[in-house]
Amino acid sequence: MDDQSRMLQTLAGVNLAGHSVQGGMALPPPHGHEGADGDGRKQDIGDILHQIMTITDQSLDEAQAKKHALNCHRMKPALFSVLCEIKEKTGLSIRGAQEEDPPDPQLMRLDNMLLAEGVSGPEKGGGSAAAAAAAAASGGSSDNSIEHSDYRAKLTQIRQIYHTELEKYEQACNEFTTHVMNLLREQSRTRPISPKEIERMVGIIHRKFSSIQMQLKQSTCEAVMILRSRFLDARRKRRNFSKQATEILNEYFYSHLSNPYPSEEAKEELAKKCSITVSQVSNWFGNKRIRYKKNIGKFQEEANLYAAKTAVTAAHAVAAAVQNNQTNSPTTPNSGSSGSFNLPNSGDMFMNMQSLNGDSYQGSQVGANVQSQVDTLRHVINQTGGYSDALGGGSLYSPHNLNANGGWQDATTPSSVTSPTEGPGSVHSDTSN
DNA sequence: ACCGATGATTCTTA
DNA sequence: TAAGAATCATCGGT
Repeated sequence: MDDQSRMLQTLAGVNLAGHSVQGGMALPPPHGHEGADGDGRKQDIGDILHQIMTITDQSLDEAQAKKHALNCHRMKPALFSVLCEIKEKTGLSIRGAQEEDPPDPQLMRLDNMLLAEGVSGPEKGGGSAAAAAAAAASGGSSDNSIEHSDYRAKLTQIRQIYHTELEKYEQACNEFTTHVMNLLREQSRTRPISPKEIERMVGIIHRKFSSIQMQLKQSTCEAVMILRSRFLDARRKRRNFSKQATEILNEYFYSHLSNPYPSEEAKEELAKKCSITVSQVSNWFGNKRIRYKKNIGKFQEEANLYAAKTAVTAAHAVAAAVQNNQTNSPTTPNSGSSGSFNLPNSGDMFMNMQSLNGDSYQGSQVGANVQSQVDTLRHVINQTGGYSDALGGGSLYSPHNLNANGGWQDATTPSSVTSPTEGPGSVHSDTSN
């Protein structure tokens, strides 16, 4: 519409001002119509223009008739060629403005996200991959498969809606584009429309539709995010570890009370035994250490329980070992795997412990299993709870150096055996949530 | 519904 | 960077 009126104005400019149009563009006169009868021709053009200008005031039938008459008018080709030239020249600015087509970063972000979430990717792989990733992130426990299938179902639902809507948009876009192109082709009979112009129009349409698509993508992303946070937030779907797993972890913890920091290997082994991840083991030990330290009294009973349990196991093992090998020396280094919390093959450990209690075990290497037993039995002996030791530096465990505080932190600093830096008052900030 | 227990996360610290 | 500390959010028993 704009183009049309502008062209009409331009055309009027050609006619009324003689040889110039707006913008200072010099245009050639209509082909071969300059001459003696120039005034008559001008009159003709004036008539035509007048008819064009007043065409909107007429009825449709009248206008159709006038249109037909104009189309058949002898001046029509000449005017048309003028219009073509004008269009050709103004087309330069259109072409210049058309050249901006950078990929929208936001759209790319949304596309990547949808792809990563398995919404816009290939039909099957995406969704299950995302669900698998979610399963891995959540620790992979077996009892949440129902929730995962639920999650998958919802994701599939979102995916379907997304694709349906996308298809609808694309269809609408194509239909509209076709329609506009037909319209322009139709119009190109009466006014000059270059293919470039049609192309540009199509580009505009596509841009408009892609902005709508972006909104669709955005809301899909939001939906997926909400779904994720609802289903996959680890805190929401926290499950207590199995009783067996807790037992295994506690056994390790209380049998390594002087240094409850399992190595990576030990963590891996514990994770395997408990069917949890290594990071879950780390979390567990982190929580356990801090909670134990903050309220030793509360854990005393538990500690005794596990200590007794382990001691009984050890005693049985010792009995068996003594029977089998009467000459076993207390100073024999433990051949058990370091860092392992295996309790079974600790036959000589109990004897080591007894030696320790008798203060006759200076400077020898204490294996991890030995240490386990020491810790365990210490708990059986000292039911009061707190103690402190310095085994890490090669010092001996001394049952007499008890510390009401409790805390293995001091174990790593031999100097603190008798004087813990941490007062009892600093221990009870937690108590509860 | 309440409340303690507990697994996970986040921030701080050494 | 790992451990400590605080906190969150859910579980599970009552």
